[in-house]
Amino acid sequence: MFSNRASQMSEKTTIYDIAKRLNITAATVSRALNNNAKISEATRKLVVDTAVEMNYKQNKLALALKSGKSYNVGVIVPYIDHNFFASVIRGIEEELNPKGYHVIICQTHEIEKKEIDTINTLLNAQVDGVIMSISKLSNETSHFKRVLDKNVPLIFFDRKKDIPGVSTVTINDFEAAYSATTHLIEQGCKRIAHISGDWALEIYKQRFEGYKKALLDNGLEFEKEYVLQTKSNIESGHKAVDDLMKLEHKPDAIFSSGDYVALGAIQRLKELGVRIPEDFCVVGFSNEPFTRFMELPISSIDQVPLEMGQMAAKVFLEQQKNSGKVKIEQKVQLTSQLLIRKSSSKLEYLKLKKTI
Amino acid sequence: MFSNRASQMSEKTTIYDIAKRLNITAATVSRALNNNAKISEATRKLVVDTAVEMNYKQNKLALALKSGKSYNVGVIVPYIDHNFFASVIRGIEEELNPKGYHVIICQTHEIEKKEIDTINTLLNAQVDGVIMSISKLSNETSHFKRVLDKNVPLIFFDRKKDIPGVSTVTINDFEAAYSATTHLIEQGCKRIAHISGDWALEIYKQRFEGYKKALLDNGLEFEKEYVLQTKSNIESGHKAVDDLMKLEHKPDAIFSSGDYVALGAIQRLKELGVRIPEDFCVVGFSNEPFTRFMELPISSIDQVPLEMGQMAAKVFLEQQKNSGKVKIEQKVQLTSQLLIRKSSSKLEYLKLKKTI
DNA sequence: AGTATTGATGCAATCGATAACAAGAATATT
DNA sequence: AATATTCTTGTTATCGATTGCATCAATACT
Repeated sequence: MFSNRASQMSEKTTIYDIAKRLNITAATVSRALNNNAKISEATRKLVVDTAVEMNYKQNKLALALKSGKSYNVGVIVPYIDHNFFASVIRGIEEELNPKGYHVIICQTHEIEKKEIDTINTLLNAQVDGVIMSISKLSNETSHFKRVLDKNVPLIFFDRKKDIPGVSTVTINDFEAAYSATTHLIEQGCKRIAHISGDWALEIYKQRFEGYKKALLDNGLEFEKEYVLQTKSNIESGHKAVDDLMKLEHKPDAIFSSGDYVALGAIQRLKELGVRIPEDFCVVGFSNEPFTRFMELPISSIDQVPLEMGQMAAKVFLEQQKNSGKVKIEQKVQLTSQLLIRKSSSKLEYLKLKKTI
Repeated sequence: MFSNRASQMSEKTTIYDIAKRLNITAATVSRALNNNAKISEATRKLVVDTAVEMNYKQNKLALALKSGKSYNVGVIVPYIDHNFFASVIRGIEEELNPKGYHVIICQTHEIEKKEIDTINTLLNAQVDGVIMSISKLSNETSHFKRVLDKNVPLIFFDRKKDIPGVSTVTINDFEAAYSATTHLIEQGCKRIAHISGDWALEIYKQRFEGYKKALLDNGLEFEKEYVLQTKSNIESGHKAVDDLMKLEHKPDAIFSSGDYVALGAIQRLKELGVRIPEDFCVVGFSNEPFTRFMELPISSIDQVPLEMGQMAAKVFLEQQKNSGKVKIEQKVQLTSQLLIRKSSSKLEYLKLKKTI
């Protein structure tokens, strides 16, 4: 028995080992294994059988080096442990894995330097594409150019930036904000405040614009002092309410660009004894899992992260297919969904109260 | 000017390009770039400068093929969009990235076949290590052996299985459950139910044992009918409460092996008009983000996922360092933390009531 | 001055798989 | 029977970087 070494020590077997065993060339083995050129059925079967017997596994690295395709895609997000991003990644994975691609995850922690470093190392690792959501502080754009220069498809999701050659997959933030605000108006809210994020990010700017337009379209005043820009955390929600409640004309609703801020706002409002939704309505953004679980479930906008990831992956695959040729630059907008929950169901709640 | 091609088209430059430009060998370029053998300071500087000028980037694939090290580590989890796993991944990332490793993420969706497939493709991709949390349904173990056979470090975190050669990083589930149950007893709960998961998973078995031991150590009866095994979701929590409340001697507390089940239980208890924590206490497990945000924050056990990820990564690095030589099989147990929140703060709440 | 020693670089093989081209054998064609 | 055609397989270069060994020049040593 000669199979000792192979089965015992499990040094990886290569096509050369198979070739040697069968007294043929590695080239023949390769062809047989790839159902490729015209190989006699006899040797093909022989090779395949021996390959199984010797427990042969193709070395993807060698293949990658030869072909220039690593079958790895880099995914860059600010934080993987934020539900939205994790879900997007899941979507990407589900689309790409069946096609033989692997996903390499990197986080930027919102730090531009990390974003740049990450892109560099991903390019060195010869990824076939980069799918990412940019950092808030992103000013530089040369690292994006570097990706495109190497002919590597680059796709932005959610947080984007307009750069020629870069495809984007987003929701329509303007419309989402518009519908959220309209919903609040329909509930009878008259003085709707908006808590926004850093306008350096398009998404926040768009949401603000959608909010504003909805007000104007419905004959409400747009008040500058009702608009705040804050960070995306609970404390910001507390502070925002503190600030808003100091105003002469206190608002009677908040449309927040983030769920954590909305949560913070609700917590503080309750402390102040404000009744939600009867006297004050709140809508958040992102449909974080907790918004659904609360005793007072929070209305929010679902950004369809799973679909977003799937779509980003599809765009990448498309780009990949036509690589080299026409540079298609796709701009996909997905339809988000306004989820109306108790925190903004004023009408229903008032009605209920009457009937009781 | 000859730099046209390089700077314009940005075909990647290799060490051969640099060599040609300087009329030297690729070998010399490689050595110069690696501060390696004895290269004259003059040519080293020359090479390095030219490399910068020509925008040279090392092709990690070629390096990986040559060295047999891909600097990629496979991470396998049931779902990436579960907070616990996302946080672990974050921990792994933070530890491994600075050392030049990349993380390839794969999901199993709790399906054993996917687990096997995933391991195979990761091995084909020549990962330097595999860090994973096993699937619930995992029966086969030959795919784990295959990893070890290839001399690739294998590390289980959280959900483990005893396999020689495999390192593990977990919390002490027994102790965690013991302390949670003890806490409930200290609050004055006398009839504590336990909602568990599939005992095929060690973690659930351990938590059950910890629960049981705590009861006995404190002179309480262990009642079989107080122990249920369910899936990890909200509905299971509803159903569990329905079942428990049918019992002749209704329980006055629940220690749940999962936060979602705990949440479901609380929802149903409230529907039934049971007062929490005055008349009924609940403790969950995992410290899911929402447990903290609720109007009735849920006590839970923090599994220190970030540390768990970091530790798993460290164990991998250690293994890597001594690869080939002694096979160290590390079994690390981290200290979890019981987070006492309102859902189980009976004493405090009763006291408060009296003072009011 | 002639040999030993060191320093700097080139040569060529290697990692594993693939593919263009060449070549030999087997069959078909007139 | 002689040549053309088809099948099948071998030869060799390639992807990009690294490394043991060989080589050549310059310096050190007696």
